[in-house]
Amino acid sequence: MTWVLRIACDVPVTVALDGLFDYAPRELRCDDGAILGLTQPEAWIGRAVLVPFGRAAKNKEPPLVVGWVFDVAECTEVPAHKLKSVVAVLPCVPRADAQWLQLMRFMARYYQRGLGEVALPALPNKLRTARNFVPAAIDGVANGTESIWQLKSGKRVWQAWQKIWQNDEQRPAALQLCDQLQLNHSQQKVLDDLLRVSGISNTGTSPTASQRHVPQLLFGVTGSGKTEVYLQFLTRILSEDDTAQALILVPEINLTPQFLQRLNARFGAHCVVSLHSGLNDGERLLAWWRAVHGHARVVLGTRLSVLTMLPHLKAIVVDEEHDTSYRQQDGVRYSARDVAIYRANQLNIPIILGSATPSFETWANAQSGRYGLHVLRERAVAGARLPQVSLLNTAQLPTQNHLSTPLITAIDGALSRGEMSLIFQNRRGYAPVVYCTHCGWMADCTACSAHMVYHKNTRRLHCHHCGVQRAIPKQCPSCGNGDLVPLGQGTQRLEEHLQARWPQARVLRLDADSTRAKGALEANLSAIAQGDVDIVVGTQILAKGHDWANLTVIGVLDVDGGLFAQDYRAPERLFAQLQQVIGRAGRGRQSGQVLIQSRFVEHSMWAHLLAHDFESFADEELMVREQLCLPPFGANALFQVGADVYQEAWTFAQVARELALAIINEHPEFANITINAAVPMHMMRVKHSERAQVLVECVSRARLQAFLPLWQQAIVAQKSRLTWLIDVDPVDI
DNA sequence: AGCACGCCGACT
DNA sequence: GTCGGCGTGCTC
Repeated sequence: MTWVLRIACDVPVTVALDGLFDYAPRELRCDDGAILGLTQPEAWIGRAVLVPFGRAAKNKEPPLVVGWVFDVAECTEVPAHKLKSVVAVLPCVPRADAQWLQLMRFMARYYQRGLGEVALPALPNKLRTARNFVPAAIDGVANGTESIWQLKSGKRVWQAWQKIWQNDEQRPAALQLCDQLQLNHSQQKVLDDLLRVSGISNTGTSPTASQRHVPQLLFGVTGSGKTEVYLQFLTRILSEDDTAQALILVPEINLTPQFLQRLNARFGAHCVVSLHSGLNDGERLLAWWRAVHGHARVVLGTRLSVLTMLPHLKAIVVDEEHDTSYRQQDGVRYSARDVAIYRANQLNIPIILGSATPSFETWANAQSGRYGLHVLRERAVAGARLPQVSLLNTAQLPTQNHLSTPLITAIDGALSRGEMSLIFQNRRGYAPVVYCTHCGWMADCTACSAHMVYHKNTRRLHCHHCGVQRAIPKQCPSCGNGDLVPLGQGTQRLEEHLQARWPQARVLRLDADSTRAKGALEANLSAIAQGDVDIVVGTQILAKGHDWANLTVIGVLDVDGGLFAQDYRAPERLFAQLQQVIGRAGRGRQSGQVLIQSRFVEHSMWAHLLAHDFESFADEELMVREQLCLPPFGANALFQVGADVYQEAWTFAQVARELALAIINEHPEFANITINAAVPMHMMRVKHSERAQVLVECVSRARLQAFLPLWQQAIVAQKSRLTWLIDVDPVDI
């Protein structure tokens, strides 16, 4: 054997820095008919394969895992007795092209992870699990040297695969365009501009072809009709080339039902697939197949779908680009928006970022001219206005059960007119704290540094961080007193108060608890759409995407925490969230009224929010960020470590810090990198893990990127048994 | 991360 | 005597 395959396996960087393992090739047949052998190394690259990996159980062969061939090498340092052979080429998975492999390499390098950790989540669960594959018999005879394996699966899945494979379905699907709505003047202008910079337009001057990928920010107030602009833009792209595919990223599943219906109606349901966490494994597999084989022309998905192989990708839309759910928080901590921008650049295809409250990174790029900027200042429905927003100073106004008199009056008014009210309270459960009136004891989670939340429906205490539930103690565990009382208000308690205050009103609560069951969210949303609800109360689930013409009064409770949080991003997030909530009102012809209760009415953020003025808010905040060299003016990375006892975590964080300082000492080019002290994490303890962190800052992203691999390598060399990671561009500090 | 191997305390 | 506790090392 003269050469080997370099295969990405799903292992953390502490096992192998690049995640690549060497295997011997052998003659194998693929399900697309190709034969891979010993003579053409390059033909292997991009194939998903089954390989033996890890320690064998007693008297058994090592288990098989799914891997991805990323490279071939002339020789290997692995001793011959350890080198194993590839078992089979994975069926039902197309060969990855060079650009997709490059995308995975970029992500692994940028986010400091192994290639397998990055690339394998791109496969649907069913195809990532080696146990789901079995050796196939060929014409009734067991397979020989050219081992062929097939997907062991339910009949339906197998039939669906056969159908896709035998080309029964039209490939690629032909668009069935339906009537478009009319665009208003400003929408039309934005569309024309987007088409021009993308080189699609037949009028006006085209930009140089190489600039097509420059991200275009579509900054439009809520209800300004951004979606219709995306749809018409994509219609043009997809009509230019009858194999072209488009990828639309949305923050969360909540948005997809309506968005999906709209796409189905516009392009024809057979052209569209959606990929989101609400699908079961079988559904996801089918949708994924249609996407990766180029059948589907429009792929609507949440963050994970940015990794999907799309053979004819010609445009990307990132809706609500500022949304924090684009950020993957476990496993590889990537930003789907940033990966999408890289992908567009790599393929030189247009990418539109849409938002009413862009992230400060995107906004700064649009201001500096690095991104294109397109603005929609007015609501699309003729006569619809942004609602009137006012502040209610609850430091002075009297309140009944957290509701101030003006808010009560406004709700009364809406009820009498037969209009809907919405009360935003971003906290689940009944009461966020249960405490002892006698000694002040509070019910805390034993696994996390957090109070437990009382839920009335279960009559138990819940921890919102680890999910643990406990009964409420009969008496105070500390002093034995019987007076344990719920303190503060969550959505359940608010719902109770509202129903008590307006017994005749139909009150609906919408939060993660009331929508957990499959179909519950849809049922509730349709109740609202049919006018069966007078007052809707809930968390941020209410904030996104909904279009309720009859909603005219919005109350916002208990948001002051966001004004003074230690995280410098908190005001940015709060502003975006409130802007979203506010945007739900007055979308029809009736005007809307928003009442925000705050004890700190003189805080500078409120003036910007009341004026619906994102721009002045962003400019002011960005000025502060620039002075302090905070993102987007500087780049950050965060080392995090967890242990059973805090001292252990802190000690290792301190070790990591020393290693970083040593690297900086040795390499003068890293002199402008700042290594902060090892400190406890914001949520110090989660699920019994006590956590510490070290923040690294640098004005130059490129410099930080050059530094991180050296640091990572030095930390790995410590061979610590603690769990740790480096979070690049962290969002929670 | 898993998982097996290895070397010390309480049981039929 | 051995069942099993979790420390340590390895995965091409």
